[in-house]
Amino acid sequence: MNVVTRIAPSPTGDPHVGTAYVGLFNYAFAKRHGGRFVFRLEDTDRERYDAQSEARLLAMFDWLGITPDEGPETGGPNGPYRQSERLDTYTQHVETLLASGDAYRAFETAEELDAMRHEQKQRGLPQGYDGRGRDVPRDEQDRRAAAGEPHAIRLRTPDEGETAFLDVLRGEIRIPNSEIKDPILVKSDGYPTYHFANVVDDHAMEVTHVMRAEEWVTSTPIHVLLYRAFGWEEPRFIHLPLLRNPDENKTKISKRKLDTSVDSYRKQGILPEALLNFLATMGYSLPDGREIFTLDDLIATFDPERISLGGPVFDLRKLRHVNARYLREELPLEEIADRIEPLLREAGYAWDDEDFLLDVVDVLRPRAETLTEIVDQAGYFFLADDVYPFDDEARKKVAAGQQALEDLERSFSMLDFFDEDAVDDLLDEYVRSREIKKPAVLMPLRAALTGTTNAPSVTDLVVILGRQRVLRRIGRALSEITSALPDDKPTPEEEQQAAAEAAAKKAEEERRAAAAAAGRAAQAAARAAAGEEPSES
RNA sequence: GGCCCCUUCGACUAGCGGUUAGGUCACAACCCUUUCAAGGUUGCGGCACGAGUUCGAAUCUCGUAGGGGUCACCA
Repeated sequence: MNVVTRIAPSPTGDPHVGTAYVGLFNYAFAKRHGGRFVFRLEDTDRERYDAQSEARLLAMFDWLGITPDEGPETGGPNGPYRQSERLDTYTQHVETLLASGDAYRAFETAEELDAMRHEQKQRGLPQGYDGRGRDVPRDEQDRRAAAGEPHAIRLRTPDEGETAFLDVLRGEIRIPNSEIKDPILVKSDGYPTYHFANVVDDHAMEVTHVMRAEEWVTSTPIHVLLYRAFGWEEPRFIHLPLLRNPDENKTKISKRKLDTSVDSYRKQGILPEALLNFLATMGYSLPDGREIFTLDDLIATFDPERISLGGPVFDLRKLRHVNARYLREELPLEEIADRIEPLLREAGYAWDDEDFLLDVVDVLRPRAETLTEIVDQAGYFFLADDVYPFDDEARKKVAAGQQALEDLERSFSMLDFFDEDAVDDLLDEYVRSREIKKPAVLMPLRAALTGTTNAPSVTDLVVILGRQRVLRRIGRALSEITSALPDDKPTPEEEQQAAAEAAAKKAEEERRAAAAAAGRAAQAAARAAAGEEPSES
């Protein structure tokens, strides 16, 4: 089967998860059948046009690994792929409709149409263009147009009967023609509307399957009427369920109620593989029931018939779960390390050798659901031994285990091999010789090394940090508590030291905040400019 | 409101006339354990309702209800 599908977003605002969703299915279907996937920019709305958007849209698909076979930057046999560059084509095609009488020039002003709608509403009449301009004689239309009077061009739709089309998933859908008002084909600014450009271009670009969101169902008869007017073969229509907000009624996904920006998810540390996988499970399932699968797995078996029609709720918890699976199971450690490296650098962290980074990521990734969560937890590994922060709980543990820490400081300094087995043996031996409970030793040590009580296994911490840093940290932790115990009156020296530490900590925090601010600022600026509309397809 | 579409656990879904209605997330308990996670085991929880077709309906038909979408010189 020769298959051509397309994604046809409009360049407005932030690249939308809905665009990624529809693009994914179109891509999978085309690839499944060895066909072509076209990217077409629907930039016919000059009001909302955003010059940044095209590049961001392409960057989004690039990040996701969905590569168009044809598009504005790739090129292709049926370009150009920006509608704003195809105006001649539309003009040419609308002429044939004008000539055949399927279209006519309509001269109502925006004000007049507003008044019409207002009256319809007041009198409880059906909403929509009432066809008042369709019977203006042809020669008058031509004369007024030639005189430069502004006007739109409308399609003449039948008044009676109904228009039917086949939706691959829903079967035949019939819409009464009375519901189809004469839609505008070409706006008074000379640009085509979606309905017109979409049909002309899908035909010109040899699109065989129009896979788009369900919100287009009711306007499909307009497109069908156009195909017929031109005498063109209709593509197959596949309307995908609409992604929904997690609100009570499951309304159509919107950025007011949910984060719909793909960039935003990327910045939150969501992996492209995970986002794709998650999106694919919105309305789709693999025949063998696997829920974690790659884009290639999807392509290998993709069958539109398996798409379910209930509107799937975009559930952030599930997305994060899928992401966590990729983080700790699906992708190799080196891959995760590569992806997290720039984030750590952005946070102002540095390290000497790659093995250290690998070790850190290895112990942290089962404890995080996103890349940024790893970064957030990684502070004590990268901050200097005298500045990583202590929380109250950690101070208490250190205080309670003061004796053990002093003992261990000595033991670690004399330990020959600083590997996992040696450290384990040392700790076990210490616990046994003192006849105390393991946690009574391990918790203070953990707290001392990290400044917190939630952290990886003590053995891992000790081995990763290494002897020198472990000793420094134990020493620092012991001095930390003397100033923090509520019952201890701090000496002037201790107060001085505490102040110095606080200053150091503050400086460190400011350094990190500054590093992170740049990224956040860019994100905020980009999002501020966004419009709401999800793209077509 | 007119028109169109949809309806299996709280969420995502499997199911396409005969199943104790299965899986995943979430939630709960237990196990493991060195805290936090991860991991393991178990549990909780569903065919919107009503007719009909059939020996037999989650599966087919109709109706009702509920939800969504759409009615622009936006896509």
